[in-house]
Amino acid sequence: MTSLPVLQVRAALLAWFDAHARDLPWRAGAEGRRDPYRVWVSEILLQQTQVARGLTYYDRFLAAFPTVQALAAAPEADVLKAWEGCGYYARARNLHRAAKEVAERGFPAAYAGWLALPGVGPYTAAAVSSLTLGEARAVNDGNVRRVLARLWAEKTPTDAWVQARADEVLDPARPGAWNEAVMDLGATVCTPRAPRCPECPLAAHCAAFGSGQPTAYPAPKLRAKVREVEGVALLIGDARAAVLERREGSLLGGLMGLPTEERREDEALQDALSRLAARMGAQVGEPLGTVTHGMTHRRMTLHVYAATAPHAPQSVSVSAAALSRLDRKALALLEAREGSLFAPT
DNA sequence: AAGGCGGGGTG
DNA sequence: CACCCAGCCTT
Repeated sequence: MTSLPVLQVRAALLAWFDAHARDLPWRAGAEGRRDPYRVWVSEILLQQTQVARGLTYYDRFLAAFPTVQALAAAPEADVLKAWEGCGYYARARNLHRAAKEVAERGFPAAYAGWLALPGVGPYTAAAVSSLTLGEARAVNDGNVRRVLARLWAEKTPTDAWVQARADEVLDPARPGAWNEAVMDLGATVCTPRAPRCPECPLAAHCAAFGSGQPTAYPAPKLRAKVREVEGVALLIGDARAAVLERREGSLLGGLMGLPTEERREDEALQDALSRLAARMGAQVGEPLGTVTHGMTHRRMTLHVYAATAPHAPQSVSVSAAALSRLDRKALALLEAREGSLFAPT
């Protein structure tokens, strides 16, 4: 199976990379000796997040927390505020926790030390140790999976299969550059739907290209069904200052949001609203509208009501809090109404 | 091994 | 719309 001419493949891809590498802000510094804090932050930010989007958060995050000591010393709410809108908020909380460990003990000196940090898995440990320590560790991400699946024309690559192939082709002389090269190729040439095979430095060696059906590799992953979720929320206050509660648990955990109750199975929406009003000691006012929000694995519909609550907790600044997109949409309902008071129709 | 976890880009 | 994105953690 490994009749692949590894030495030729390495030379071809690294030559292409030396000419076409993306210019990215976390790539400053000598090859294999990049700044560990910057590389680490970028890798966490880019987990399941496209580079173009990660770029919009990276500069802001580094400006807010220029060093690992600054990050470690910051309140978690500030870290989440910097992460607002980026999704997968456990990344920010784990990064913050890990920063406290690193500020105390220093940066890990090898792959295993990185892997032990919260939020750092096999991919991130391989990326950071190869890029900052020159360690020969092959990354396995979505780009690598697709590039290698096509190179070998493997339709259903398992994680172990990808890692084994990645370990074989990794250039031990330039592990950091090799890892970046495969990911750049996957992101800019060997793309999922419309690969630019004529521009690919590996086309001559690529079994999927030889088959004439490069996009058939790898086969699409099976995906979980989207769950429909419906709930009610109260807006106690206005669009600038409102009663917010901290979300606990894995879904949006750590963010703030409007007081919300999910409608239970076989429950009427009114009953969910009553539960919520009772919990907040609130009197429900007029309905403000309904917002919907998609989140990959669920589709949420939120019915928002104005409410008053004499003994409710202090309202807080809405702009200073870290909120999910769903809560931003809910608050926008009231902003639209307030605006309409001054905007004759 | 499988499912949960955000939000947006692409064809 | 389907499918994917510099994955990780929990069960």
